[in-house]
Order: sequence, then structure tokens, then C-alpha cells
Amino acid sequence: MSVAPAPARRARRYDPERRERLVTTTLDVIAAHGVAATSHRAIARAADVPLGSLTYHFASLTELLSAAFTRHVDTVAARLDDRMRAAPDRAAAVEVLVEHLTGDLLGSQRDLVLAVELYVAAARNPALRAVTQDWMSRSRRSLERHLDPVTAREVDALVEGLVLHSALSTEPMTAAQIRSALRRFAG
Amino acid sequence: MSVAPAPARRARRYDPERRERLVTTTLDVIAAHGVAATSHRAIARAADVPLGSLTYHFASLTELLSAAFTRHVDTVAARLDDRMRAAPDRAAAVEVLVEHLTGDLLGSQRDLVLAVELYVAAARNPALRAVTQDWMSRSRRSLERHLDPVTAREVDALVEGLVLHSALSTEPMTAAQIRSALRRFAG
DNA sequence: AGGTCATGAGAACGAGCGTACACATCGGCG
DNA sequence: CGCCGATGTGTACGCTCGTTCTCATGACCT
Repeated sequence: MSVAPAPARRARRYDPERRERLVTTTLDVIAAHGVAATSHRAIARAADVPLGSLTYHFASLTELLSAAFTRHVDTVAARLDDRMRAAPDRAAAVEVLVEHLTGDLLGSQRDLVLAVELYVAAARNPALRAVTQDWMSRSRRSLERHLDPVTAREVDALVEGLVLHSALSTEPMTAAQIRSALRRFAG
Repeated sequence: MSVAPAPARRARRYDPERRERLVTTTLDVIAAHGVAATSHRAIARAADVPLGSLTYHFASLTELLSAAFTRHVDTVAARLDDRMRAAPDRAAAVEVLVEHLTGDLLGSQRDLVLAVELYVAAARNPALRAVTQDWMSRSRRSLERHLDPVTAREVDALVEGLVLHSALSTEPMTAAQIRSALRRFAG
């Protein structure tokens, strides 16, 4: 008779980029299933990694969530600021904003969902609130490249509301409606 | 010797309003600790009621959450509509909106928190999304009493963004800033 | 070449969860 | 008055969770 089958121990893998990959996988899981469903085990499954690996690379789940959201905010904030910096004047800046909203955010459900999920999580988790604050201040600073501070703040709130509406409404606003709303404010 | 102490079974209580009380207690727990922390056991503790009582009155936790949010939305929506209906003209309606935002929503952290928590929960729970949709459509209809549909929709999004900003920002906008933003749009 | 230690793997623990269920109680109706 | 079904109570089950721990492995340094 043959020996009993081995306990199917997974082969050890040399994986120097694992920590990095865990961050991006975490963002994927959040986008797909929400923060509430983002557990160590869900991430481990998605990254095809043993459970223990997560707490080895990140002291706690909160730390991992924070790292993931920080990366996401960095990406979006940098993209917005690059575009705003490139805009020659106020009118162009408004167009940039329209494009930013209709093209990137509303275009990809992913960025939209991540934004809302971050808002949610931050409401109860102080560690994540720092990330939200960072996002808000960077966003506002980008807007102030071409708008006065008062207008910038108001546009920022409007944009936030548009994002939220589009994420939750069954009939999101069209690009034309968004352009009209922004022009009314800052055009 | 005396008999062993009774197993401390809680006295049965005649409590005809319990179902009703569970709804309001659920809202309290959500406001205090967030939807994510709102479990059967947390509600039972807060309402001083045994665990089994919750599943007796509500078939599932989702059903209880839905009932609670529905009640909250009804309250806020009715209050807003009453005030909008009472406004004689567009200018008065804008003032009503300012008061609605600065006085009620932003004044009480409670309503603010409940709004954000509902947004969050609805993003993943279809049963709750119906409640959000109801809130959005009723809110928009109230605004349309004095504003044209396009403006109403934009103001609605702006208000949503203002609520979100105020819920999460460490330096929320002042009443004067909010008034200025709304006037700019609909004044 | 050999030893070491960062890294990887898997099992286990204790807690909290939603839900189901068996049993106790009693207001209200026949 | 006597029962019965609506209501109230406590416990148990099966599950998932975050975290901890032990042990294996092999890349890198001397």
C-alpha cells in the first residue's frame, strides 16, 4: 500500500514583493466587497498567501487598511494635482475638474467605491481619519491653484457630494450635468 | 442550609412597546458606535432586553436595521418637507435650507452620523439601498417645491457633500460659509 | 561552506457573531 | 374559570474573526 498522502503543505515561496502585493490586493478586496468584508482571511485568499503571512508583514488589520488607503489617496491626489498644475487658467482648471470627475472617478466604479468605503471606515477608525484628512487637504490645495480659497472649499464639498450621489444613485448624473453644476459654481 | 441560589432568571416583563423601543434603541446604537458595531447583542444590552427578543420581533438583523433607518429617514424627510412647504418663495426656501443644514443636521452630530452610516451600509446592502433611494427622491421633491429640477438636483448633491465634509472634517464649515455656498447656487 | 536570521507556513485559541430552539409566562377570549 | 397563543427568556450551535505561536526553509553574509 502507498503511504498516506502528505498533509499538502504548500511549498515555501521566495516572494520579496509580497508586502507590496498585499497592499494592492487589499485595495482590490475593499473595492470588490467593502471594508466590512475585508478580513485577514479574505485578503489571504485573494493574494494566495497563508493567513499568518498577513500579521507577519503588518502588525494589525488596521495597519494594513491604512497602508492600502494611503496608497490609493496618494495615487488619486497626485493625478489630480498634476492636471491642475498643468491647467493654464481658471477655465481650463474647471474643465480639468470635469474630466477628473466624469472620466476617472465616475468612469471607474472602482475609484468611486474606494472613496465611499474610505469615508465610511474613517468615520469610526481614527487611524484612517488621518488618511481622509490628508486627502481633503491635498484636494483643496490642488483646487486653490486656480480658485480662491472660499470657492475651492465649496467646490470641494460639491465634488464630494457628486461622488456620493453617483456612487449610490441608480440614475447617476451625466457628464453634461456635472459640467453644468461646476461651471455654475466656478466657471 | 438554604437552597442554592436560583439561576437568576430575569423576571418576565409585560412590554407591549418593546418592538417600537427596539427600533429607537437601534438608531441610538448606530449613532453611538456605527453600523459595523451594531450587533444583536449590542442592541439587546442597550435596550436591556434578552438576546432572543430581537429575533422574535425582527426576522433578521438586516430587517431591524432597515426599520430603524426607515424611521430616521421618515423623520428627517418630513421635517424638511414641512419647512419647504411653509416657505412662501424661493428666497425663503434657501433660508429654510440653510437652517435645515446648520441648525439640525450640522448642529446635532447624531443626525450627521446617522446619515453617513446609512450611506455606508447602503453601499453593500440592497435592502438598505431602497431606504437611501427613498431619502434621495423625497429630498429632491422637497427642493423642487421652490427650485427648478436641475438646480434642485445640484443643490441636493451640494448638501450631501456639505454633510459629508462636516461629518469628517476637523474644521467643519461655519453657518455663514454654508449660507454663502447655497446662495451662490440657488440664491 | 556553513550558520543565522528574516521570512514563510499552518495550526490553534478565545471571543463575538447571527440564528434557532426549547421552555416559561400570562393577557385575553370562549 | 380555564386554556391557548402571543410574547418573553435563556442557551446552544456552528461559524468567522484577529491574533499568536511553533516550526520549516533558504538567501545572504562571513
